[in-house]
Amino acid sequence: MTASPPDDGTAVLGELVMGVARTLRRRFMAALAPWDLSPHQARALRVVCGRDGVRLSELAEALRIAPRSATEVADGLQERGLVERSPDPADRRAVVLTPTPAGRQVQQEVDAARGADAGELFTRLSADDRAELARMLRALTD
Amino acid sequence: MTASPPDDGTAVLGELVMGVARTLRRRFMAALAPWDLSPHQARALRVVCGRDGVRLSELAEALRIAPRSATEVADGLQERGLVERSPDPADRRAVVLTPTPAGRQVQQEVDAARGADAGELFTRLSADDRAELARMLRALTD
DNA sequence: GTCGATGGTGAGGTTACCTCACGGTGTGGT
DNA sequence: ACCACACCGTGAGGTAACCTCACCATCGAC
Repeated sequence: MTASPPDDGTAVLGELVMGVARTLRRRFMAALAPWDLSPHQARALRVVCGRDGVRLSELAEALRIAPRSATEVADGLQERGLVERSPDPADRRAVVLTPTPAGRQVQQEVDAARGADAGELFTRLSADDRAELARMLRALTD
Repeated sequence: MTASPPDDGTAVLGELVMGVARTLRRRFMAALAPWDLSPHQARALRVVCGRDGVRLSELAEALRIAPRSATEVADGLQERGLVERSPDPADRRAVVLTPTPAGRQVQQEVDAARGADAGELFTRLSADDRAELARMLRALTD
């Protein structure tokens, strides 16, 4: 099984990636606090704002959760007045989620905050390094 | 607020890191399946095997969870016969966790599996790239 | 010794998932 | 036209992994 010799590097790289991801996650959650949104809710809001009129099943797939769970995420966003449920005109079984004006604005603000935060972290690297990093990470993205 | 102009790069980098982390996480969980361990349990086992005689409070700190929750993680590992609780000779309030032989072996196997898996992913990059990547990620680690 | 701080744990709650079952709705076969 | 069947969202109920709070045993300082 890839009984590679010393082969240093690869094992540590995994840890490093996970570490940076954790840092990002923590910072992201902190940046999210003012809106009282869970990371999943923020992600869902983003999906809804991204392509207008998202069915719950689509949302579930985008979030990689069971359809039943998407209902709950949608409930949370609806309670906060960020999205609206409306019947799909094309299929009366389905429900489409659309962002309210407030939802759209929150999404924009959250996105800006996230961007600013990521910027703050990644500016530790030079612009060249950032480009290199992006290239390598893209190569690793399945 | 940081109305940075085009400012390309930084925002995308966050997503990329999170994406690669998710890939790693998924692969890691898959590699872990044969032992029926949760990621947290694997992490805990690693901590216990790392430095012999770990107190539960130390474990909690290493795992960044509440002390109470460390008890449960330890319970899980003990049920599977991977660690043992014994009284700390130096402090009779404390409990130290030590790996059983089985625990030590499982940890070794899991580590090997994880290493092989990470290797498989990261060998998409050249050795030079891997070194560069490690350097940059280290710079980002708080 | 006494007393405040500390280590682990029982009790009970929260959150975010899950599966299963159900009613309303589209769809293809005959 | 009909009917069996697949599919949509959701109610009901369960689970895993966290949490806080309260408790007892023990430690360390005075």
